[in-house]
Amino acid sequence: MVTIADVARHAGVAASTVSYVLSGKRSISSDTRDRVQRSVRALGYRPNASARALASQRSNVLALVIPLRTGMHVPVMMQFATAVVTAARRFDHDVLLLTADEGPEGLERVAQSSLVDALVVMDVELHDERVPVLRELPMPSVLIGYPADADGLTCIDLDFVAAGAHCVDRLADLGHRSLALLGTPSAVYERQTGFAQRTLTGFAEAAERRGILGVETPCEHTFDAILGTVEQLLDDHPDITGLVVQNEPIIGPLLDVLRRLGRRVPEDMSLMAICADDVAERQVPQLSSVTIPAERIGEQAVESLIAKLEGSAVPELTLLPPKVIARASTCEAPHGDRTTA
Amino acid sequence: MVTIADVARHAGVAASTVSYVLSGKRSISSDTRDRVQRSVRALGYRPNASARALASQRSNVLALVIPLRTGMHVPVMMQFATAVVTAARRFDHDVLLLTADEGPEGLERVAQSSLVDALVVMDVELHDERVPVLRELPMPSVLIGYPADADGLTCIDLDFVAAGAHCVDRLADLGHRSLALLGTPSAVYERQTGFAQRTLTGFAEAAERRGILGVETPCEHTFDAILGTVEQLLDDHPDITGLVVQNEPIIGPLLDVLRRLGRRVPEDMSLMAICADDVAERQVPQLSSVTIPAERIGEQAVESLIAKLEGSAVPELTLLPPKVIARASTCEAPHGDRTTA
DNA sequence: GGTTCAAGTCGAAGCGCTTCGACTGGTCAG
DNA sequence: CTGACCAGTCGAAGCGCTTCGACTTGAACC
Repeated sequence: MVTIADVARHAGVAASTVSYVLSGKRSISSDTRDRVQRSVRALGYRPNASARALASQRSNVLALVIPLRTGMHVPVMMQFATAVVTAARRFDHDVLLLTADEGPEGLERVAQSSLVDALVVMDVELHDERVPVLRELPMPSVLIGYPADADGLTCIDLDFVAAGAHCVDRLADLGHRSLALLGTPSAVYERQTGFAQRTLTGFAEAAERRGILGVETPCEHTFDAILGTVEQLLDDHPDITGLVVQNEPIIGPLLDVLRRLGRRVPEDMSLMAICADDVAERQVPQLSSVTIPAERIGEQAVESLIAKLEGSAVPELTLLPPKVIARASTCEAPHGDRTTA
Repeated sequence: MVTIADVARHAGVAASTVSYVLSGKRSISSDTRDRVQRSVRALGYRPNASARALASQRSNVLALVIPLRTGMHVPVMMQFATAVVTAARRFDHDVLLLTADEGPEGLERVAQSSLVDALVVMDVELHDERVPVLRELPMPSVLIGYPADADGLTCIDLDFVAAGAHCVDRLADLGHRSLALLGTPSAVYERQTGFAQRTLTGFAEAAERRGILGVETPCEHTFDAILGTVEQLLDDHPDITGLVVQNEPIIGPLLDVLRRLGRRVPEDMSLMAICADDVAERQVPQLSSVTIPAERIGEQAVESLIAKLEGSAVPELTLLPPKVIARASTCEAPHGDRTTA
């Protein structure tokens, strides 16, 4: 391996000069700079990451903690992950991958051993045991999602309250008077995962504000569970004409279920999904949806983190506005329902 | 941050002694060992990763290169990734996440800067530009999948040839005489991704061996593409009674398509999928399938890598045997077809 | 009783880089 | 013409750890 000393010798300068050429932290004559850069290329020099980290107290590595549990939709997570990696590389950082099952201990480990400079934590729960740990850690972190007590943290998320509300508003505007929210598996609610909770809040508030019926139910991933849940729902509330779904994996089967139950989409039942665009577009009919801007969120997380590393202040909470896209799964409510208002 | 010197002082020994206690590389009296370990705990000492890496020439980090392209099924990748991380942690290593879009350059970067000790590369193509780079790199690597020329490399993969063949054999055993392989999007074949190619090979060879018809067609992900592909297929070969699918995202819509075309599964059309278990189980009917043991592959990759790091020899190619699971999507061929044999 | 040897410990020398202070000329204002 | 100052460069001192060689004991052996 070629070291900075080799480069220095080759270029006929001191090692520190090479370092300054590379970092730009002191002015260097263009003559010297060129000579050093030529030597760097000629020898194929790459600074040793460990030596650099040790000397500069910066590893240029971010930790990314991904969830590893039931009920999370995998492709969305992956979009986050790749967005984080891509954004990190733009800032000349790398990404260390941690799984959530390492728990709070894992965060301490990578932080206190200076393996990383900062952390991105995904899938934060309302009462997350990692949050107190993050607060104490001697380095910045960013949460994707947010806990009940976000004091002193930096959180980034889709505005799920707005997402839930937008779905209701959209359907209410079309004349629907009875809606249901088909949510994530109950395990996700029991963990009090923020996004599920908040969608529910937005949904309920909007329904109340619009003076319409809004019932909510979790839904597991198996076909039988979906069938059972929907049957029960339509039994209890036969007048429901609008469905909001926040549960990507059930979307396909759900359409089957509705078909089997003789409900045409959108003629008998309007459907709004909260999901990634490609999922919505892949269905028949294509689903009207509220998009989860995973790339943008991952990107924003890294940008905030880099800002914090550079000492800038960043807002405690950044909520990205949801985007509603009307496709083919929503239409006006059947006439009868228009009467009451 | 507390350093090894702090621990040494606290325990009343030399720093080198602390190091030897921690690494176990020299014998230490149990008395001293206990004292040091107590000091470590008392002070909350964590060795600095960079310093350790610099001194020992080992970062204890593995690079994981994940694909970031069209046509790959995301959840399977994620399973690989988490399996790799989990296995790496068992060997006290961490995982640096790279996306394939960094290309060969990215591999050189992390390797030559000693950021990592070894690499796991996923989604290897038959003629992969990263392969020559990996050969030259001064550190071990493991490929998941394998290229045309695997000389001097270490490759791990599901035995897709066997997977393709198993599907044919299973269906042939049930009396089917005309089969089709519904493959990945054509982009995947054009990249000559190994797994797609090899499944095809196994499928074709087995069909020939059994003396039955085996046609193959790629298939894009959109509903219309699936519908078009299947219609064309059944038009060209109306006698097809068995379908092999290697394309996870189309599985759900494909079932819709068959329904729409009036083909019942399995009565009119038997279906074997090459996919993850949970996907097969989620469908109606549940699909007979060949499982991709993603966890096992990821685990095996890490184990091989660690072995190489420790200087052991490992086989160039490890093929994991596919497992066939019969579920509800296959049955005997309709009678008429039994005649010829 | 001296020699060997292993076990247990220490000190010092790096690992390859960054960064600080100091030095050298040259430029410019007074 | 002198002092101040700046651009440009160098050398040395770490960063926190591992590891090598050397040293000290005490036990084992003839």
